[in-house]
Amino acid sequence: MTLNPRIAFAGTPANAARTLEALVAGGFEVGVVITREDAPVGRKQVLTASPVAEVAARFGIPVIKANRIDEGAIAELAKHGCSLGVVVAYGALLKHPALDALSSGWFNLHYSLLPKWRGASPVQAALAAGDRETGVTLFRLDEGMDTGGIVGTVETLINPHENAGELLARLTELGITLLLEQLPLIQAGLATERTQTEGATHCGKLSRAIARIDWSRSAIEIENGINAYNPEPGAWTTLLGDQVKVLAARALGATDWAALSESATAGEAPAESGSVSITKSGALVHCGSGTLLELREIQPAGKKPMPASDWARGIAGREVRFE
RNA sequence: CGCGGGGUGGAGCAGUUCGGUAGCUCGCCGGGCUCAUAACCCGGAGGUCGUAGGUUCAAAUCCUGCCCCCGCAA
Repeated sequence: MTLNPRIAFAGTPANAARTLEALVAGGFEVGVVITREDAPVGRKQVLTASPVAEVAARFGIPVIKANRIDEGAIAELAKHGCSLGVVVAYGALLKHPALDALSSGWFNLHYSLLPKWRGASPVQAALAAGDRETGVTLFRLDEGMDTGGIVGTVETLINPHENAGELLARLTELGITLLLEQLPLIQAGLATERTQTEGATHCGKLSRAIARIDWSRSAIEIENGINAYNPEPGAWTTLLGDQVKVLAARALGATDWAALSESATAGEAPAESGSVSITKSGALVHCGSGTLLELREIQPAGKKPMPASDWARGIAGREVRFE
C-alpha cells in the first residue's frame, strides 16, 4: 500500500494503454480507468474494447466505459477514491463538472511542445509541417483546448523520414518517462506549473481527405504529408480511379530535375504532376516544380503493402499517372 | 446479408470477355564477360493456376459451394 493518492486514468488507444501499463509497473496505484465505449472494429465490425480497457482488465482495475465524462461517469468516478487524474488520448474534452471531480485535478500528456500544436493531431501536424523537433508536454487540464499550466516537457528531434507511427511510439516512451518523473512531485504538491507562452498553433482532427496526395506540390511537402499520415489514416492517391496508399517515399531533394534533364533542353514537354517513371530499382513520381519523389512502399487497393520496386515490375511497360 | 478488389513457380503482374495443359519483369542456381559490379551475355531449376465439386473431347479460363487476403465505409 502506498500513501500516494489514488490515480484515475483516462485514455483509449494503444499508446495510452502502454502508458497505463507503465504507470502500474511504476508502482502508482490506479484506482479506476475511464475509456471510450466498445466500438465496432474492422470489416467484420466486431465490437471491441479499447486497448486501455484491455490493460485495465489485465490488472484488475475497475473500468468506466463512457464516451464523455458526464454526470453518470462522474458519479461512478467518485466511488473509487481517486484524487488525481491522468489523461492520455482519451478522445473527448473534459468539461467543467468533470474537471472538478477530482480534488487535485487532471493532468494531460500532449504529444507536442505546447503551445505549439494544440488539438487532436499534434504528431501528424508536426510532421506535415516539416518541423525539425517536437516533444511531449505534461500540463494541468483546464477548460480550454490544451491551454493549461505546463508541469514539464521533453523535447526530441524528429528523425529523417520518420512517420507518425514511429514518432508516436517514441513520444509515448518519452511521455512515460516524463509522467513517472513528475507524478510524485504533483502528488507531493511540489510540481511547478508555468503559464503557456504566446504563439499557439492548432491542429484539427485527422480526416481521409487531408491525407490525399496533391502531386502539384513539391516532393518535400508531399513526403512530409506521407510521413505525417502514415500509418493512419494513410496517405493516398488514385490510379485509374483505384485508391493507392503510399506508405513510404522519399523526396529527392529540392532540385528541379525536369529543368536539368536532357528532355527539357531538347524542348520536350515537362512531365505532368503525378506521372510515374519506372526505373530499374523502383518508381519516381513527378511532383510540383519539377521535383521528384521516390516511392519506397506502396499498397494498391485490394493488395497487401509491397515494395515500390515490386509494384513497378508488375506495371512495367504501361503508362502510369497518379491523379 | 454495408460496398468493392484479389488469390497463377520465391516477389510483382499478364492471360479469364471469344475454353485447347502457362507468359512477362525480377529473384534463385550454374557458366561467361569484366579490375569489378546491383551492369551485360548464355544456360537451368522451380507452378495440383486458393480449395471442393459440376459442365466439356478438353478448364487458369464457364457454373456452384467453401476458405483466405486486402481497400472503402462504419
